[in-house]
Amino acid sequence: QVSYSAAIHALGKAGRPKDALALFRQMRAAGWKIDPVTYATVIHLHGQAGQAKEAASLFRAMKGTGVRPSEGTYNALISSFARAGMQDQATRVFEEMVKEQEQGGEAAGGTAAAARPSAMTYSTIMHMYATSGQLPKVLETYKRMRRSGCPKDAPAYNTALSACVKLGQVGRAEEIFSEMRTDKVPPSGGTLKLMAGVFATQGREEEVEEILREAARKGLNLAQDVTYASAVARGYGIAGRFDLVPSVVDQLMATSPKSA
RNA sequence: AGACGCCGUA
Repeated sequence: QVSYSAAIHALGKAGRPKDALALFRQMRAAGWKIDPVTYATVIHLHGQAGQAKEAASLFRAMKGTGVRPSEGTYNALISSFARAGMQDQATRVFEEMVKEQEQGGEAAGGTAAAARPSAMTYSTIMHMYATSGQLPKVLETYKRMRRSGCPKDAPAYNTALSACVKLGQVGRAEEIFSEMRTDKVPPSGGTLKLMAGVFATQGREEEVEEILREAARKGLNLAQDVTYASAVARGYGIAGRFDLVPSVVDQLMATSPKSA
């Protein structure tokens, strides 16, 4: 039993999900008791393999044994539903998580603390709505995240920001960027790249320069980042400011070009 | 500790 679990973990880690899951099925078929960590592992593996239904049925089995799923296990299930396009199921699990948190974890007689949605959970939900073009839902989830007491991080804001950019709400993206500051969440390199792209598509070169300076203050050499340069050059092109493109390329190539 | 979300297009 212990060696089964250990082997499943090892195979999962070694990037052999199929073997891990095959072993898991043997373990179940043999009638062995499955420990919480193994449940979590195989739920993750199924999620990664795009097998949302299997992940869900294991999730139910896990809860049936009185084990309270960890936040990471909730997230794995939510993102596997999201990847499979099963939005309703994803939201249902998310709301269940929110409810768990409100009940303070008394519900299933569990011993562990209740799982609460983290920045990553909110981000996963926002990303799901973003890919299906539902910006209002993205923004609603974003507001819930801001109201919730969970620790926020840059990627969570980036998800909302990126959704606004992709769905054409550039003004809203700028608002989120400034809300990051009021919420005291430091922008990441990803945030700055997104915003540089936003400013470039509007031909706002001063703001693009300001982004570069802010990155420099954080020790980031964005000017020599290929994805930064492509985003900004493309943006300037969209803005019809082809005159600004050469300097972007020059700066990229200046001292240490990163790709060919 | 690890796993799941953003980080130009695709």
